[in-house]
Amino acid sequence: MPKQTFLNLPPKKRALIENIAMKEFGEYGYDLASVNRIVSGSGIAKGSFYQYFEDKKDLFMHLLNQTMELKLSYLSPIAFEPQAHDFFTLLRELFLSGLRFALNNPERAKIGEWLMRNQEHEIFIELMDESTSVSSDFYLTLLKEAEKKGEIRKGLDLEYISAMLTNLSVSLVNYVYKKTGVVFSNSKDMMMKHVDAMIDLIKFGLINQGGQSDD
Amino acid sequence: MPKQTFLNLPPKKRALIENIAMKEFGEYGYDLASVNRIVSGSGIAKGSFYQYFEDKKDLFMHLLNQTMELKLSYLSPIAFEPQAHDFFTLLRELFLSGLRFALNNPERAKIGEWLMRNQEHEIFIELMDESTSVSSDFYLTLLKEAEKKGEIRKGLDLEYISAMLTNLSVSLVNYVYKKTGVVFSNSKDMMMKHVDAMIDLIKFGLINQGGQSDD
DNA sequence: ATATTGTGTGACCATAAGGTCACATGACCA
DNA sequence: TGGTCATGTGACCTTATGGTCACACAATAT
Repeated sequence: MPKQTFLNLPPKKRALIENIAMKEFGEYGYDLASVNRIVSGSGIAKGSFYQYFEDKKDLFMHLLNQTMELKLSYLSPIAFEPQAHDFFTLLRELFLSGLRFALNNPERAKIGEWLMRNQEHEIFIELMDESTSVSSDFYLTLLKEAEKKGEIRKGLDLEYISAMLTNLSVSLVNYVYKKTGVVFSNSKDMMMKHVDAMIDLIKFGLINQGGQSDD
Repeated sequence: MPKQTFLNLPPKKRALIENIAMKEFGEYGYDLASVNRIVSGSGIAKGSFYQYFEDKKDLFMHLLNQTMELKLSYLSPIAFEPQAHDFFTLLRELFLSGLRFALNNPERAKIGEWLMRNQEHEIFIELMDESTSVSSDFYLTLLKEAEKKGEIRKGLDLEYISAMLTNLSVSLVNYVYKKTGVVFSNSKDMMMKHVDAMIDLIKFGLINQGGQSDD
C-alpha cells in the first residue's frame, strides 16, 4: 500500500505519477521498469518517490489493485448472477467486458496482460497468496456448473479449458488491438462481431458440419 | 554466428557452455539473463566468452538456431506432405511433435516459449526479418488449404485462428508439464491422450451435441 | 521566537550489468 | 632459442539499477 504521503497528494499529481508508472510497467514489465525513469518522467525527486511508496513493488501492487478494481467495474450485471444464464452467454459477457475494458484502458490492460504472461514471477505468486480467485478460477466454476447442467460435453478437462479460456481472452484483446490500431471509436458492433466469432469457435469448433447458431 | 574460436573448442566444453546458457536464458529470459552468471557457471573467463561470441545476442541467436533445427527434426514425415492428409490429422501431428520435442528437451523448449511470449521484443523482430516462416504462418497455410477443401467451416478468421493454434500448442505443453512434472518416461499413450483431447476440442468445440469422433 | 512535524530533494551508496583490453600462456615453426 | 599466433584471463571501464540519508523548507503549535 502506498504511504499516507502519497494519498495526501493533490489528485492531479497522484494521477500523473500513476499514469507515468503505468506506461513504464506496460512497456518494460516489472523487472525492467525503472524507478529512475518514473521519477524523472513525472518530475518528482527520487527521495519523494520513496516517501510515497515503500519500494518499486509497492507501486506496482498499487497499480495492479487499481486496475483489478477498474476491470471489475466493467463487468456486466449478468456476470454477478451466473446461475441465471447459460454458460456461453456468460462467457460472451465476460469476453465482451474484458475487451471493453482493454480498449478503453490500453495502458492498464497491458500490465494485467504482463501478469498473465508471467505467472511464475514472484509478484504473481505473492498476489495469489493474499488475494482470492483469479479469472481462471472463475472460469473453472462456470465450467463445472455448465457440465452439471449438460451445456457442455462431459469428460472434458475443465482445469485445462479454464486456463485456455483465460488465454483466449487475452489473445482476443491483442488481436483486436492489432486489427483496429486501438482507435477510440471502438464501435460496439465491431467488438460484438469479434467476440461472437470467438464464442462461436469455442462452442462449435473448427469443423465443417453446419453447427452455426444465432442466439 | 559464434566465432571460429568457439567452433574450435572441444565438443564437451562447447556443450557445457551451451547447456549453462540455455538454463540461464530459460530461467531469466533474454534481458535478465546474465553473461557473468553464464561465464562463472561454465567456468570460463569473461574474456574468453567474448572470444567465442560477438555479444550476448550472438549467443542467444546461436541457441535459437540450434533449437529450431532440433525442433524441426522432431517433425513427423507426415508434416512434410501437407497435401496428402486432412487438416486435423496434420494438426495432431504438429501438436504431437511439439509436445515430444518439449518433453525431451525442456530447457530448449523454454527459450522457444520465451520467444513466443515476447513477440514484440527486438530479438523476435530481428529474427523475423532474416528468417522465413514461423509456425503461425505454417498454420495459416494449412488453414487456407483446409478451408478450400471444405474441411473446416467457411467464414472463419484464419489469421486469428493460426495465432490461436500457436498459442494452444504452447499452453498444451505447459499444461502437460504441470500435470506430469516432466517425468522422463513420458509414455506415448499419455501424450497422445492429451493431444487427442486438444484436437477434439478444436474440432468440435465445447458444446454438448454428441460430436465426438474416433479417427 | 522556537520547536515540531510533514514534505521535498538530489548527492550518494552498494551492486551488477555488458563489454574491453593489456597481458599471460602455450603450441608450433624457424 | 627466439618468434609468431591463437587462445585464455581477470581487472577494469562505463552505465544503470534500487534504495538511503542528511539536509532544506514551510507550516503549525507552543
